Amino acid sequence: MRADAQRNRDKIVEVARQVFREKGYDAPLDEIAKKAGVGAGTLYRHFPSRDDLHDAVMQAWADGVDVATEKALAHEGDSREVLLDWFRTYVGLVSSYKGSPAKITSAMGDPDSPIRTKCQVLSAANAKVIERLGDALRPGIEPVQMARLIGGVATVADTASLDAEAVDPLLAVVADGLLA
Amino acid sequence: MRADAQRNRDKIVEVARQVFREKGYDAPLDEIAKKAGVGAGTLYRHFPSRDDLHDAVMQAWADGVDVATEKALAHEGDSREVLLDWFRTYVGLVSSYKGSPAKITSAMGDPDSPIRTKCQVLSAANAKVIERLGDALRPGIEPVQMARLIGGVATVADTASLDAEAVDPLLAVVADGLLA
DNA sequence: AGACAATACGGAGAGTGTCTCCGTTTTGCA
DNA sequence: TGCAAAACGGAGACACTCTCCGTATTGTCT
Repeated sequence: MRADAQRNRDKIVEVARQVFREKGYDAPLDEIAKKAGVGAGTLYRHFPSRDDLHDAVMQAWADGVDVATEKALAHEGDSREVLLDWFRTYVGLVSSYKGSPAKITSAMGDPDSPIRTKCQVLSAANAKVIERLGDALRPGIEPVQMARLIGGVATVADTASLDAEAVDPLLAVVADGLLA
Repeated sequence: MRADAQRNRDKIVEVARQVFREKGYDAPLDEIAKKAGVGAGTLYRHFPSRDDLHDAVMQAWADGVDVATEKALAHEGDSREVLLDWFRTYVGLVSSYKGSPAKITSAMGDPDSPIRTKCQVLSAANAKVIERLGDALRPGIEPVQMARLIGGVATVADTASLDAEAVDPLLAVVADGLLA
């Protein structure tokens, strides 16, 4: 990749991260281009779709997922505690900006999604949690199912602007359901 | 209301119902206006926002909710059966078109939402179910919490185009969590 | 019936966002 | 240094939302 191309790409991703966080996933792409000091054409050449840009933006985020998983797994306590702790972490991770819980959750399980890379990280994290809890969990739970349950809660929390206090009881219900 | 106004209003709602179903909640309003044979101004005068139109479209739908509730409550069987039956019904009701689960679920609990009328019907239905199940349910469950849990599942199912087979296990987890 | 407010209509057009096309500029290699 | 390939960038075509206001329709009063 040519040096100027790389430079522009990096700049776009950096600006996009910030704009997405401020204005949500629906922020105008032209605005991102302008703030990055490039033309619209340049942005669209690097990232043909919004999701492609989103994927690039979430690169750093994906690393954080691993760290967070380790932390939740290191947590000493009974299964319910571990599960709840992970769920809270998960909701936090997946709610990077307005609209992201829905995007990430629906991309999960779609083999053609441009942001699939990042979803696999989450899937892997869920798999680890499932493995750690072992027999305490109801049998036959798949990582993607866990992702959908918690992703659903996170999506509702996102679109309805719920605070942690309102979300926690919902997570508790799901946790108990999974431990049943 | 003047006769021509009533005529146009009815026509718009009729067309909107059909277009929403075909193209989802995001369908262009101008297209609805055109298909209804009215100008854009007329549509926007009758329904200042998309949600206002959505609300009108869901009028008939709201009646169906009552019927469905009665049916689910009449269901003989253990609590789990009743709950699961109601959840399946709920998901069906709330998924009238692409985007509607998210809309309806987030409107629930927002006192200023234009589609609040319709959400109250669902809230009332949930309250009835909760009452019917009584002590079998975990204590302190609010209708709106139930709406958020199932609405979350429905939203994920909607955006990820899941079929009933994939949704059912998720509902089972939530049901067991609520019965815990 | 005829006339006159009041009410409603409708579409042009301004504002905003998406995405492409292509003439111009930059880069890297020989 | 020169030149072809690669990348740029912004004008503009297209799409959707929403408003404004001149025109048409309706209901009422005589």
